[in-house]
Amino acid sequence: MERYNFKVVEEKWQDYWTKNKSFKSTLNKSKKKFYCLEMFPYPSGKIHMGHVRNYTIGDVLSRYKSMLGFNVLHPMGWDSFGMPAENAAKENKLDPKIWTEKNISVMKTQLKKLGLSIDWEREISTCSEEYYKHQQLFFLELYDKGLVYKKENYVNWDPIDETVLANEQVIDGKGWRSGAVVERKKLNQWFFNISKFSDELLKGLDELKFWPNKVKIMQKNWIGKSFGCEVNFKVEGDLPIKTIKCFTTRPDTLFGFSFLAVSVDHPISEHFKENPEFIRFKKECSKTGTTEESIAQGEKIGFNTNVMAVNPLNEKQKVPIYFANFVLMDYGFGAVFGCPAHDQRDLDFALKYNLPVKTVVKPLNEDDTYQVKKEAYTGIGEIINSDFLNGLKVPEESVIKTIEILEEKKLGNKKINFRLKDWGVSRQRYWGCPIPVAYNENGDVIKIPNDQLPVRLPENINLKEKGNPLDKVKSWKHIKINGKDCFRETDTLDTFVDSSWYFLRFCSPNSKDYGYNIDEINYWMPVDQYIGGVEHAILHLLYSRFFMRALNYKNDQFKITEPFEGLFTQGMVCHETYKDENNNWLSPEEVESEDGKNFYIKNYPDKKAIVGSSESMSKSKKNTIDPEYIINNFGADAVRLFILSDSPPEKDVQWSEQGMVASYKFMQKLWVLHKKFKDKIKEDTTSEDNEIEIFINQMIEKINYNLEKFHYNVIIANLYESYNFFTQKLNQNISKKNLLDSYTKFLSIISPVLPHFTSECLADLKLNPFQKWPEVDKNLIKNDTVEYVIQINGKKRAILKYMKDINQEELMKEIINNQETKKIIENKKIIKCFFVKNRLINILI
RNA sequence: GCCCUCGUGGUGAAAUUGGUAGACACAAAGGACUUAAAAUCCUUGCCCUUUUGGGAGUGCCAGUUCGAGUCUGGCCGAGGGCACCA
Repeated sequence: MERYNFKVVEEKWQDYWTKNKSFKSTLNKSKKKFYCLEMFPYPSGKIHMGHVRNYTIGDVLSRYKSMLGFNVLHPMGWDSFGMPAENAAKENKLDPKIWTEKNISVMKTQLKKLGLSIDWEREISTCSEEYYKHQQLFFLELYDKGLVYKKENYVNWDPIDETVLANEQVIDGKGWRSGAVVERKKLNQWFFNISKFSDELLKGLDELKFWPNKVKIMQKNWIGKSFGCEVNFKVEGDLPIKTIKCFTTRPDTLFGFSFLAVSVDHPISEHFKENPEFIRFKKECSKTGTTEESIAQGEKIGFNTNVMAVNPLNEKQKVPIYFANFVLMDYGFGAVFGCPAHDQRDLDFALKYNLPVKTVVKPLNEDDTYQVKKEAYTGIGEIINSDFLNGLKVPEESVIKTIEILEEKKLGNKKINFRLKDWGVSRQRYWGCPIPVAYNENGDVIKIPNDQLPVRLPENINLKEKGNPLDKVKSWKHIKINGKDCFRETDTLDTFVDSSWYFLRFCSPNSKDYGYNIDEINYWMPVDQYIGGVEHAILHLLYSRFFMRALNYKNDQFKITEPFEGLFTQGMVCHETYKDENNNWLSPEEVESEDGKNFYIKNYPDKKAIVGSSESMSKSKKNTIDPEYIINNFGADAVRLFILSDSPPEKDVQWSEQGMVASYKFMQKLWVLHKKFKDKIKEDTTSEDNEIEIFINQMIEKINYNLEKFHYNVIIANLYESYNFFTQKLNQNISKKNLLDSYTKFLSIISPVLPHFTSECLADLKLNPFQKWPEVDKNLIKNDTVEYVIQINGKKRAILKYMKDINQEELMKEIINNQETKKIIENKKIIKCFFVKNRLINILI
């Protein structure tokens, strides 16, 4: 028997698809569109298993939708600006552009080997001038709309990468890439006014019906809307500042006021800047803000100003004002009123500095003598010890009533506050999109005029030196605008800007004058199904949602607000980890085992290798498997089969060598089955048996369901199930009638997973390799007989095949007459029966 | 600390509205074929019983229901997100 030669077959069909431009998509308003997009890769060098999984999932969906008759857009591109290119340039003296382009070429070849149904004519790369020149126009448009501004601000400074990080890029006080402890630094930075859309971004989440709840909740928490009010506190003493404004969600606890805490950056700090003790305290705070230990401990420290604040609801009460490390300048007004009894953080602080703790809310089951001791009470209850607020129900009336009182007395106003801060987009890097502005002698911002756009990155520059590379290229930096000397902005844009609109560019990749063509995006957008890792739940997905609103703002033609109609977050690919006895990571190729239990270093049976937990594949843990090696040895179809088979796509999957081999063997078995089918179709047999037809129609129905629900692992099980059925059935005397038709349908429904294999089989049968998605023949699967489950007292006792749609009496008659079942209820008194039509009967005896 | 998700055989997992738990696969054990091995195929898979058959069983404890992996409450465990957000 001829073996299935995946190398020849896969290459043949990949060539065929390329030559015939099989996946080219064109705008066709008479057809319903389907935009399927996977998160585009960063060209780091080679593709990894995560890409294989991500793009296989997308490819199955694209091919399925295309067979259903949709006009499918399935593009691919490169998120090609970013730090690794610059690091490679530093370490290996490679030009970032050349390094990046080389990687793209390698990875493109690798992706093609997977047999993806991608329209490569739409390929884009964010580091190309053709891409970033449009981004510069967007930047200037947003500037004109007032959505971009510059301000001096404290930023997260990464001392290793020497760049600014967005809040989202700081993880546990460390830079997300370098791992360096982040410092606070004051810099003049460009910002996108994302907070302007806080409420819209929050409300928009409700419209996203096809997003995972998990992601929506994460974004909701990130935006962090809270309802409360601003309260003005009078300040007593000699300071020129006479009031301090606070934001609070609990104005109802104002009578429990015991101190006022402000940030060390609060305007009031101006009047302490010469106080040496305050200087020392401020220094202490800047340290605790970022180090991991302090965050873990959460120690609260304060500096007493010896200035007093007045309780607006009780003019007689005066409390001390402290500078405190836990108050953030960029939330609320950089000041909080402290009510220790009903806020754990305030209580910690009060206990440390011996400040009074006055209970003003009691739980419903306590009386008025209830007192808070070491644990703040934040639950529901009733207001006490609060003069005219006493008796209010917490929280349903107390907050609103107190705000009304404050507004009436002109002491405060209702306010909604958001946690979401504006997006700082300046990066002190070379390999990014240049910000298209310059400054004149006075430092005023001058937009680069149209005829001097785009601002191109200078080439052949020295990246060895520390600091901002563009700042050192004098010939590039100094320019003339309208005859006047200016110098360029030397920061580049955060690469998350690049990926905030690339999905628009895919719709009109050749639009020369502008980033998109309005006709084309209005046809293709929104992305119907976006697929990628959950690690982008906040950053990329929130920025993209913002960017669409920013383009939409003051632009009647631009209709899009939500870029991604459907979102699917796939899990990671994991593998066991190995270490030698000295705790050094070992790669899977470096270890060997004979029994699958005891591992040792290859060729050194006395050197033990320790098997660690299975973790997501990463270079640092050396537990990666190279997709190219696997594709070359087992074939793309077998890899696609395996990567989908073991776990549901949203969960992590365990890479298993054995599983991979099994998938490969299965491909061979499928080929044998194909030959059997081919022979059988030629044979002249007669039999009225139509089981194959029935089976395949039931299978189409199952696969339809599983495809729509993303249960791709179950589809693979369905495939195995079909194989098992067919191998049995083909050994029997079966009807030739409709055999070819059934087999064609079978090949069609597995073709999204195994496109090379099925194309080959269809061609072998002289059939069109591009089949339509088969429809279910309802008449065929309309079975006359049904398996009824016979339960006694809720326990399964028998299964009875009988006519469909019968009623309870008929079924009971059958049970009594049936050899097998009659003994179950013989001589028993039947109390009650529960009958579910065509399903089961539960007899209580 | 707050929020979210998930706990099913030796393993990865199926189970569409509450209605046959463990589909499908991996691993294991036994067997067939073979001079032998590899490959392939078959059988088994918790407890009791020689078999027929019966029993327990979806993290634990309760509840709702004729019937719960699925719904409700509490507990335990694992993973993820946020981190002084006033």
